Amino acid sequence: MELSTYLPYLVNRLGQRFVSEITPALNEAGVNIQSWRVLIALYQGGQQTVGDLSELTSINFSTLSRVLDRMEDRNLARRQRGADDARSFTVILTSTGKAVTEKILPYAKDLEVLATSDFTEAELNKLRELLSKLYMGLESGNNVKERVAS
Amino acid sequence: MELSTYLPYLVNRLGQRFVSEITPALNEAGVNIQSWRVLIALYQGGQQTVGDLSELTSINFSTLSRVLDRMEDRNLARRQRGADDARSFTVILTSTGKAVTEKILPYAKDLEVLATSDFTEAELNKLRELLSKLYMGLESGNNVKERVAS
DNA sequence: ACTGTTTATTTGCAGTATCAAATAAATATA
DNA sequence: TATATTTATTTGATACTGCAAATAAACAGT
Repeated sequence: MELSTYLPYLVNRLGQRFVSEITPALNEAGVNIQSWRVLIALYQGGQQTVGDLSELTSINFSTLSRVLDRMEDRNLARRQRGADDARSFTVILTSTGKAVTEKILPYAKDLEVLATSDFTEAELNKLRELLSKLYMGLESGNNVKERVAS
Repeated sequence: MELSTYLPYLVNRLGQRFVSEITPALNEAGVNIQSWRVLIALYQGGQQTVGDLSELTSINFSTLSRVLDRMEDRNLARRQRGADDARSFTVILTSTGKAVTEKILPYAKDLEVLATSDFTEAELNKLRELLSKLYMGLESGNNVKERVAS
């Protein structure tokens, strides 16, 4: 297997690089990468339950629970008991959270611009399409171990 | 900013999904994702220094140092003082490490096949090309905070 | 050879992640 | 309407990560 063409390798090293590129801007704003993911998810998707947020951000349930603790401590977001279903919590962006998000946003946008400066619009669209298609194709739960074994 | 077209988002959630798909197969073989990255890097790239390995696997220096400790404990790899430069260590795959790698390899290959089953060869090549181009474009060290600030 | 600087790697520490078990509310069933 | 089951989230235990400082060898200038 050739590492330099292996998709999981290509994707993960790029992901890590994105993270390390944005990290200094996040540190300056006093948030870490996970909190940042929650911030944009809320900023963009509006208030939502912990479960939906976990799905949207790809952050593991238990981890997210603790990320939210920290975010509440820093007054970036708050949890509110679900009105219709009291098992769930609705997570809501505070005005501080909104302000912090808007402070980071230019850096986040620039990261994408910087990365894709010599991409054509067509390439960029194709890339986004293929990444989404891959993600969708890999239904979670449908793991490889079972497939190969059978 | 639209999350569903934001490249760092698309890339990172896919990367996470790749990781969670392969994890059960790794657990069965008794290695974690980082050790697995080191294993394929060594299997495919041959023996190399800790620094090169960090570059190739995108694993942070300090983390890698400890990953290697664990791998030595489990007899998957060993470190050998550099012959020419005694500051560096050469990391070498043991025969156990090789065997474990070869046990996991089919799952790893299948993961890519599964993910790309409805991709044309042309799409797949384009995707690989674009991912590599993105990675190269994001020279590490050239971070966003400084760019936006200036 | 002697001192300062750079390069390769490890370690201390404080935070962060994940699995499995626990809680707690909703729903289904008898 | 009590009991069992499922669903949403949190917590405990333990392992893992990453920054910055420490070590340790090589190199450069004198």
